[in-house]
Parts: sequence; C-alpha cells; structure tokens
Amino acid sequence: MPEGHSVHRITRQFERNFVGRVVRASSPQGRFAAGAAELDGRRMTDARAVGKQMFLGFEGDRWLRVHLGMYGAWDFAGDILMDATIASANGRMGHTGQKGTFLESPNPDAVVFDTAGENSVTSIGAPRRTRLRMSESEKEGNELTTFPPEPVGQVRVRLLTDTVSADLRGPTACEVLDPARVEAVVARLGPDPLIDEGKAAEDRFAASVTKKPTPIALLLMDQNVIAGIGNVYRAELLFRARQNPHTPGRLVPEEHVRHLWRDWAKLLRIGVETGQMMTMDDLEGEAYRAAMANRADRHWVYKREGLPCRVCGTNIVLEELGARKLYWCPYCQA
DNA sequence: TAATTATGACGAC
DNA sequence: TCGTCCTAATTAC
Repeated sequence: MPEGHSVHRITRQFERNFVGRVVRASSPQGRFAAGAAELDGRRMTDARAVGKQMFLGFEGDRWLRVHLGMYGAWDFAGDILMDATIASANGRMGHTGQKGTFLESPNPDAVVFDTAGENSVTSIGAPRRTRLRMSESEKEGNELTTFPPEPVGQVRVRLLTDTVSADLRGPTACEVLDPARVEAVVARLGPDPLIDEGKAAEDRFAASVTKKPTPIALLLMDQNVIAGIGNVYRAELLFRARQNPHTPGRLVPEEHVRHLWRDWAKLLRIGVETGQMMTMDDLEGEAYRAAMANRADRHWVYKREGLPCRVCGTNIVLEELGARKLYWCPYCQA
C-alpha cells in the first residue's frame, strides 16, 4: 500500500486540482452509488491526510473518508496541475494539540504558494494534459485523447471537475462521514509527524511504546501508536536504528524510541517531497544516484532476503510476523 | 488462463 | 491466528 507519504501526496493533488471547485461525483462500478449521490454537485472545501487516511471535505459538512488499503489507487486524468511546493507546517497545531479539534485546526497539507520565501521549492506551472496513477508510487499512463476518459475496470468513485477527473479503485474504505465521525476516526490514530509536530507528539509516541510488551516491529505498524508507517518503512526504520524487531516496546531504550520518531519524521518528509520511498538518504554521490534510479538498490533490508547486508554482509532474514513480512539483519540488529 | 503477489486492516474465534 | 474484503499487474504454466 501507499504508506503515509503517498497519502499526503495524493491529498496535495486534490488540494491543487479539486479544492474550491464544484465536483461531480459518481460510482461507475455502482458500489458507491448512494455516497456519490450525496456528494454530487457540492464544492470540495478541504483535503487532508492523517497517517494512511485521507479526508476530502465538501460543502454541507460532508467528508469522504478514503483508505487505500493494500492496493488502492487514484487515477487522475485531464489538465492536471503538478508538483506543488512542499508546505512548511511549522507551528501548526495537530490533532494531539491541547485545544481545538482536527477539523478546526489549520490544514497542514494546504499548499503554500510562497514565491519569495525560503520554503518555496518549485513553482506550480501550467497544467499538463495527462494521466497519472497515484498509489504507492506514481506513474503516467497512456496519452489522454478524450476528457473525461471512459472509466476502466472497477472504479468505485469518480470525482470530476471541468478539467480533471479522479478515479478511485480498490479502496479498503470509502464512505461519507459527518464531522463528528471524522474526528472520531482521527482521535483513534497515533501521531503523524506531518500533522503533530514538536515534542508533545514525540512524547506521546514514546509513552505509548515504552509501556507495551508488544514487539517494536508490531508497534511501528500499529496505526494507533504511530500513524502512516507501513511494511517498507517499518523494516527500514528498524534497520536504520540498528534495533532488533522483536524487542518488546517497554525494553527498547527510550533514546531509540525517540530516534525512531525523528527518523520517521525525516523519511516521511523525504517521501512526500520526492514521491519515492528513499530510505538510504545518507548515501552520497554515485551510490545515491544508483539508489534513486534502481528500485532494487533503494533499501537496506526490504525485499532483500538472502542477500548480504549492505553493512556487515550477513544474509538478510525474512520472517512472518503478524501475518506480514519482516525483513531484518540479524547481525546489525542483534 | 490461472496463480501469485502487494508498501492493510478488521472482525470472529 | 485465521479468514475476509478490496483490485490489477506480474509471473507461471
């Protein structure tokens, strides 16, 4: 699945191309006909991500909650605005803030057009007529000859403006909620470093981990403990911390726990900026370029079972833990 | 053409 | 711990 970084990127795509516009909603597949009818004709007012959850806000206090699950995807087509500036979220209050609620707080994913400031990375530029699939990675599709394109396959929801369409397929969750139910979903999630900044969020994560007997590898995947981490980032974060995956949370040194939080915040930002799950950011020069170019060279341990560890040469181990694959180096992470 | 796989999550035992 | 749900791309036969 799209881990946290992709959901934040998709949210920004909606921010750029849908927020502020009147949206036609339909369910070509038919399985979301009632929900689509409820949204149809309303203006989209907001687009937010927390962990792997995305919330699209519409006039009249309607929210579309989407979770892509293992293989969900959004297909955008039309004259698409691409490559937004990464918003700086300094000082924003997140959902673990002391006052207010998630929906009342400023949207940390809001695109900031700061042409003069030092946070400005790229300009938006003109829309480009194309197709773009956004899932765990992003890729452009065939040339777009007619707009809107004919729906292909199992399209649960199609959202459509004058210029852009977005087709949702394969979601594990897709439902219309009122604000109270959005708050309830968000309240159950652990902190997300892009929403919950500062020491309070780190403290909350540390407190949650250091009192549990559960292996740290399972805690990192528990969305109630920390939001947005999936199987790739889990394996890579543990290797980067040289942390044994099986150590119970309460026995992991608190400094390691805090390191994991900060490292996740770092990798998440890199992921949102680049659209790649780049977990070997410490590499330099040619090694970095090779890692960016070749997916197989991009990770320390993920999907490298049986291959020698990049640090010590010991074979990377694959084991099942909680019905998911866990990759780790038994020597470096002893 | 069929089997396999996937970067989730939930509910029933 | 298991079964279940969601879909498409890739691989095997």
